[in-house]
Amino acid sequence: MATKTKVTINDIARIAGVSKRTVSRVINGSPLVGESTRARIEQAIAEHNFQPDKQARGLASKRSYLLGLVYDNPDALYIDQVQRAVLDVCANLGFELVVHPCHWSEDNFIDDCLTFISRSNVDGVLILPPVSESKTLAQALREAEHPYVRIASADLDDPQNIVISNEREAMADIVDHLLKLGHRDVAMITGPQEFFSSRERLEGFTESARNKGLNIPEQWLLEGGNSYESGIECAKQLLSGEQLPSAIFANNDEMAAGILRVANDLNIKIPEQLSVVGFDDNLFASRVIPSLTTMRRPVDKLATLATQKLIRAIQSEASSTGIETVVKPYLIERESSAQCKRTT
Amino acid sequence: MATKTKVTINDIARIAGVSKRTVSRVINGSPLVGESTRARIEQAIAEHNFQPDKQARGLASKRSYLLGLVYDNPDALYIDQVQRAVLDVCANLGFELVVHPCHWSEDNFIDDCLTFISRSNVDGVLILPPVSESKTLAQALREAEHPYVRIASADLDDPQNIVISNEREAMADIVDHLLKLGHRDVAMITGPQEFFSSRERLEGFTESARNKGLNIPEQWLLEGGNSYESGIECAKQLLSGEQLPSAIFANNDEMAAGILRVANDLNIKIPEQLSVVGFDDNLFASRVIPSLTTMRRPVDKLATLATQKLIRAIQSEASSTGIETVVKPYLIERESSAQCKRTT
DNA sequence: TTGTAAGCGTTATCAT
DNA sequence: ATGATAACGCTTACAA
Repeated sequence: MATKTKVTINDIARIAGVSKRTVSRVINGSPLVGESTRARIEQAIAEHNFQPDKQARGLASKRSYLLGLVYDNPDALYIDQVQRAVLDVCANLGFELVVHPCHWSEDNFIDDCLTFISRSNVDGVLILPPVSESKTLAQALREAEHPYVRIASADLDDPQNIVISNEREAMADIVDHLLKLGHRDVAMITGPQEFFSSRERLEGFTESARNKGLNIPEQWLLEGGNSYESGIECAKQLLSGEQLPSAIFANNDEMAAGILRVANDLNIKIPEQLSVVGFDDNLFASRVIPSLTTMRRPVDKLATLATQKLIRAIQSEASSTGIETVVKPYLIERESSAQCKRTT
Repeated sequence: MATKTKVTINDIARIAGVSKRTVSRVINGSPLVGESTRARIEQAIAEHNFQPDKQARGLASKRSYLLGLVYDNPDALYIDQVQRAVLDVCANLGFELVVHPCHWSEDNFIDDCLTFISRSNVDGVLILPPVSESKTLAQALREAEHPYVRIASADLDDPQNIVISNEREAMADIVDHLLKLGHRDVAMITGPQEFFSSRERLEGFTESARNKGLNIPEQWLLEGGNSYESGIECAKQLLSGEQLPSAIFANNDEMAAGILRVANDLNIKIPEQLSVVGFDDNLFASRVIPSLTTMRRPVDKLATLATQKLIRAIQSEASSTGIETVVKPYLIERESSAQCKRTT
């Protein structure tokens, strides 16, 4: 099956009785090749299972056919989903994926990323949230003329450099869901306000609520750290006061899981006494007891679009017009939210 | 800060007033360089922030400084943990990581992996379970002379090609734990018996139990598919019979979570009426209610060791002797297991 | 200890 | 439409 000695462009040229340059033309789909010549070359390529060497190609053409994936996300499930979607696109277009987790809070973070890019020679990078929110990084990449695409939750860049999940709208959907269930005493555990996306969700949520006549009191807006532990902290505060909310929306499923834990310990029944809504549709959102009503971001779609955009940019074909930029999350209703039983 | 035009080995040579060859020697740590010459060159390198081009280096030396990570594991958390550990080692040694999820059940799987390796030009591959159990793949890699290291749960290969988590011993520990708690009616939900590791765990468990005078009846040994859903299936069977076990060990945390769900629906209290033990220490093992007693594999350690072995093999320095091969999982006791209240 | 020159497998320039 | 020939940035015989 597998040919033993590596077959090169020279072999193909010799076999097809043409020059190396012509074979190169065929490989790269140049139109300047005669019909029969092309056929002969293509056959030789197929017959000998020839695959152009990426290193050599890269050296000569200044292109590595490597894409970088830059992230600093504690959510492994999210990363994995993205990776698979990206690789799907890559596989078809002959690219490989090099991963680079980083620490966006450390101050050498920009340099770290730039070093990664130059060391690994990636042709472009995909940037996941929350790193994708870094204005500084985007700027640095632009200056260094490294192609990049950010996956983010708000309109932070030119369309060719970003794909967005519209979380404002998503927040409105959650508010609607809660109102429809009759909840009037609603609390929210927000994400760290240093993140743009967290602010976006907080504003989106409160604003939508206000527009619909639902006011959320100050003490029911708590800032969590997006971790399970911080979810527990905040839930304890919310559930130990005089006045209990009848529903809590958490900025992510991790924290929502924390609420479940506290409610359990406090013997508060979910969803009978308290509705909980999360965000992400983490793998365990469906496994937790009770299972979690949550917002699902169409992660694979975002990743797919982003990759397509990036590769187009790299190949600088007719710029990435035609590739969507915005996708919308949607609500998954499960056990943790139900009709409000409270009679005010 | 960042130099604009790319600085090459020629620039450094010119600046240091030596030949390119000598610079190359310094880059590659050859001892055959004069003290002062080396100093001069090193300074030039540092001053101009020179980094040898990986592509060119690869082309000339037949080495890409790329490592491949091959896996087909539904457990994203595991993958992520491995990736981070691997990258830690890579970063220090100047390698990058290219990821390749695959489908080990499809029959072109071997070819798919070989194609990946030749297309991406990786210098070697790390293989995660369950793919790491494939004898065929290992053989193919050996024949093609591709360096590889497998991460597995049993002694399937030469020490330089594998790192192992000793699961036989781990099983014994679980049996001890259960016996210590007074359980005599113990059931197990095994993994798919097509996997070596599943068989290993099944045998390890039953054998250790038998040795300690605990017999596990046939009908309490159920084969699951390692998924949450299959955990539910099996748990339903186990918990709807006449005779109920007082403890269930599941081959992984996913399935253990399934048991929790079924027990909840059947109003069986955990751990009062039923103890549950999982395997993996998945992220949500600690988040689920009740939290899960489980076996933790020292994933990062395994990954670190594997990467070190692989890179040594690639650089064919004094073969990987001195790098450990076996590490041991350890039990994490949480809420889901407790003293058996049953009076036989 | 250092240098010269010949590749590595492609793409790019410029002819023809 | 096709082909010499020179890059690309580095390593490696082979000299000196």
